[in-house]
Amino acid sequence: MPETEDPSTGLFKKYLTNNRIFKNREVLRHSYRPQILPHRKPQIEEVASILAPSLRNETPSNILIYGKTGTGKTACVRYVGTELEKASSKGPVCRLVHLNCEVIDTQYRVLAQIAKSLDVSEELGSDKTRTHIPMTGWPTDQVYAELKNQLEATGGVLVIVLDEIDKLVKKSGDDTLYNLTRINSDLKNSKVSIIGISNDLSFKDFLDPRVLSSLSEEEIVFPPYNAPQLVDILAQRADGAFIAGALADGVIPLCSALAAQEHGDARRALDLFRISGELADRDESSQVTEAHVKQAQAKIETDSMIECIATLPTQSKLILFSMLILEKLGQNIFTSGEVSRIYQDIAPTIQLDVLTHRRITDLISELNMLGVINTRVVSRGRYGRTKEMWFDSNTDKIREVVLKDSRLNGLKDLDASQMEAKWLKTWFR
DNA sequence: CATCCACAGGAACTTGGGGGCA
DNA sequence: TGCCCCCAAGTTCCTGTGGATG
Repeated sequence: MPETEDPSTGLFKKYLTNNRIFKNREVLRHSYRPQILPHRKPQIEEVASILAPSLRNETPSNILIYGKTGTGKTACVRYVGTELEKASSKGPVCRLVHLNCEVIDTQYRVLAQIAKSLDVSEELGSDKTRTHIPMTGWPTDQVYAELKNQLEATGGVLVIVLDEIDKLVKKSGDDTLYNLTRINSDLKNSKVSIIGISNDLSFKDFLDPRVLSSLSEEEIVFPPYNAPQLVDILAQRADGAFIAGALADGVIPLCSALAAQEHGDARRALDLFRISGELADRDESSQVTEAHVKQAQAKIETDSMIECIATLPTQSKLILFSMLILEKLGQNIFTSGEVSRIYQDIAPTIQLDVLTHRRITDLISELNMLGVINTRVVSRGRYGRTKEMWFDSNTDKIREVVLKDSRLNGLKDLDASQMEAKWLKTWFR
């Protein structure tokens, strides 16, 4: 992304001067927060009205927020949060911590992170006596106690936003939530309220009923955007992002329609929009056209797939490679047993630890969740119950990316006839 | 209709690497 | 240094199961 290079080099000059598409590309990033969030007024008002008591130093109800990805949940909560902090600057202290539970996914880390954010915001007061909670090392209950101390010391109301709360529950159970919902009864001087954000309705099933009832005192649902609403969202940003006249007529509706098909994901719509623009820019065309949008759609799909595979652990890549071998041998659908056998055959040849079948099944499920492969459990009667899996995307591309891993280098020149000689006997049916 | 295959996938445990504290 | 924690990745052991087949 050549945006900050020295213009005197000349190499990048044309990117700077021939700027006939973008005015400001940042506007199209999903990290960009617009002043207005179209079609989300009711939700914003609702969140605001629930949080309002905190300005009178009362404990607001806990909130659970649902909605698919890209429906504006995080953006709305962040918006209300900043407004709230602004409004509280005169009255009692009232703050908001935002945690993404996909990254911060254990009880320890959640507690430590909350404490840390309190700490940082207190730095201006320059009291050096405060103890720092280390990233790891302490017993969890000590962190919990320290968090309580800090809360008591700062006072006021703290709103804890747990984004992607379902991830937290799935990975480390509901202990964290249980403790957090109970923390108020241990506090005298301060109050805590929790906002949980989830895109998975079913995570409630994993919760203790007591935790659930306390957590979901209020529930707000963010419906997916439909195509016309997405049009509004894109149109709103188009002004800031693109130079006038750089957009062909059909571009915004097409981006919206494509994203609306994918469960009304505004993030997806913006990506499409931005990448279409980038493609047009690179083409040196003077306008973004519908053709660019279609290209962008394809690019997003392969790019995210490649990115996803490239960042996989080596073991997972080797499992993928085993499937690729089966595919080269003419099979379109593989069972976990077949994949396992091939895997356990090649793993030693490239000095990799050989994982057990149990572990392989887990990695296979992971690959399925990432969308790299498809799986389904089938029963073949007398011939047992197994998991079938298959590719539905470009296997050459996958092969190429997998082989980029330096530790799989030795597999590069494994050709089809070798494979056949080696594994045909394994592959009987 | 019971059997039995070839696994799925849960639970508990181990290993090794992050760290704190006295 | 020794003993305590936390955590991810992996292993061991295990129970469960859909449906073709004898």
